Amino acid sequence: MDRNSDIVPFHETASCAHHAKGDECRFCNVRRLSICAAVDAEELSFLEDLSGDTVFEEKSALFREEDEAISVYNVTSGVVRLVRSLPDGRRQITGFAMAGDFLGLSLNTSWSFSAEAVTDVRACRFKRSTFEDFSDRKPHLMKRMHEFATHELSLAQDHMVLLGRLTAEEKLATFLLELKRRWTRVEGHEIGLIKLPMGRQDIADYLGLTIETVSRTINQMHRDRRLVIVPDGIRFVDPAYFEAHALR
Amino acid sequence: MDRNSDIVPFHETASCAHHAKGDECRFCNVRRLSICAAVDAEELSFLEDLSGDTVFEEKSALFREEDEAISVYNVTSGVVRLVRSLPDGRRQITGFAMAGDFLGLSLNTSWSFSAEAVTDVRACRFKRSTFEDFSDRKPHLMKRMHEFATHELSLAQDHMVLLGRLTAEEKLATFLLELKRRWTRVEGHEIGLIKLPMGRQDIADYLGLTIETVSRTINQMHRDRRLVIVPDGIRFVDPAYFEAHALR
DNA sequence: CGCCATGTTGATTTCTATCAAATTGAGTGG
DNA sequence: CCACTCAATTTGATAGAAATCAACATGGCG
Repeated sequence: MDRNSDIVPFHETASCAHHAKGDECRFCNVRRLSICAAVDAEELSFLEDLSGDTVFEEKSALFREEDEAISVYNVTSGVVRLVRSLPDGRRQITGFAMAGDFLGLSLNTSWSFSAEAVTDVRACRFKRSTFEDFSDRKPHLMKRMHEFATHELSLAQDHMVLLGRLTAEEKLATFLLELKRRWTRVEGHEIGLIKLPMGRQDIADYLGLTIETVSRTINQMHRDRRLVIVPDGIRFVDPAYFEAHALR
Repeated sequence: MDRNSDIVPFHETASCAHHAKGDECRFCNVRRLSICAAVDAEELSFLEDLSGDTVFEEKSALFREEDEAISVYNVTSGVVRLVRSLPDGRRQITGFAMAGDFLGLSLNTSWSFSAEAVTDVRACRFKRSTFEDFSDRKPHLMKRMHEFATHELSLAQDHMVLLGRLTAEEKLATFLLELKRRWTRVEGHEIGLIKLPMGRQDIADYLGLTIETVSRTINQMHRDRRLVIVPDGIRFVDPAYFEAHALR
């Protein structure tokens, strides 16, 4: 499978290593979660030829706001933060992309946000224009993308409620519960440990808070015996508390 | 055109009067702005048969969060607020729909927000399931809907930045400038008066503020000679101020 | 072992929310 | 036409949640 992985254009080596072309789709661990679930066996082999597995190391950027969108990506492992920045340095993280999430749904030639690897990330890459041509010829794939887009839109609306109307405590409760649900979905079964690969600053920028408020609120929850803090994450002690304080 | 407008099922008379079926699309004043711009002449006559013009009076609901989505709508005039509510009464307005905007992009059978007429509203109504069948058979219409959805998504991300990271002053400056742009688009030419059909409470719920803060901030801008307050709206006195303080 | 990034904790400030009255103004009926 | 009403808005005083400013602790890693 790695027959090409040692022949990589120089400019990609730093943060992004090219892996083997194709023949992976049929074994893809995130197909059930991703856009590709809409694609049948015959189309899949065609998609394989279009795709290339890529790796981004922690803290590297998949792309930046100002970049032209040459490629689109299907995340297969790891966590990516989606960031909008203001000229004075203020940041808003609009979401975290995980296994199964697609970056480039709009098929626009320009990104309107940056994507940065929170952990080491693997993603299936397609040339944007080629993928667009393919989806133009496959109405059910376009429909699946549209379903993904409108689902994202619904999540975005949830997040507007959170940002505009919830307290710091409610924001954290909602965030942790949502993260638990997403890990459960990715893992395919209930999980006990809620991994928190993103730092406090990322959580703050996602919730519209400061790092200090995030830290204080989580530690208050700990003192109140709502959760325990473990290496790399947290564990719910009082799940009902989170259900009661979270948005939906 | 109003051949049916006096024969209306009782339950619709209160807030929503049924108007004539079809034969309006070709003269539609918002076609250039709407989904329907993707539809050719032949398809248009078919769409006409599917559509019905509806009227909603000020303060009435087009639909509520908990309703099943029987219909989808293309707004042709007036302003609609899109609302998410929390059990305790807190509200977040996620957007305002105006001429050319489509409600029901997701084609889901359930709404995830309420739509309420801020002014008297006219909208072109389609049966959801019929519209879905139609769009399933018209890939370029589906693509247009997808473009609308991803554009909305981008606006939603803008709004997250506003809610999470802007000050009250910046929120208002952004809102007023954005409103100016939208009226300009709807009217088809530059406008001087920025109409504010929505009340202070709606503005507050859109910007994640209280009514008092909205009032104080606008009046401060007035005292600072940034704008003048006129009946039904405002007028910029210092446009550069708004450009400088608004998000993008 | 010590360095530096990351996270925690404490003191204080500030912005916006909240609470509480006025004021305005559109609509109504005498 | 004018007084009256009620909702919407403005204005003022105060409170409070989160931000800011400032150390200090932790812990992974060369």
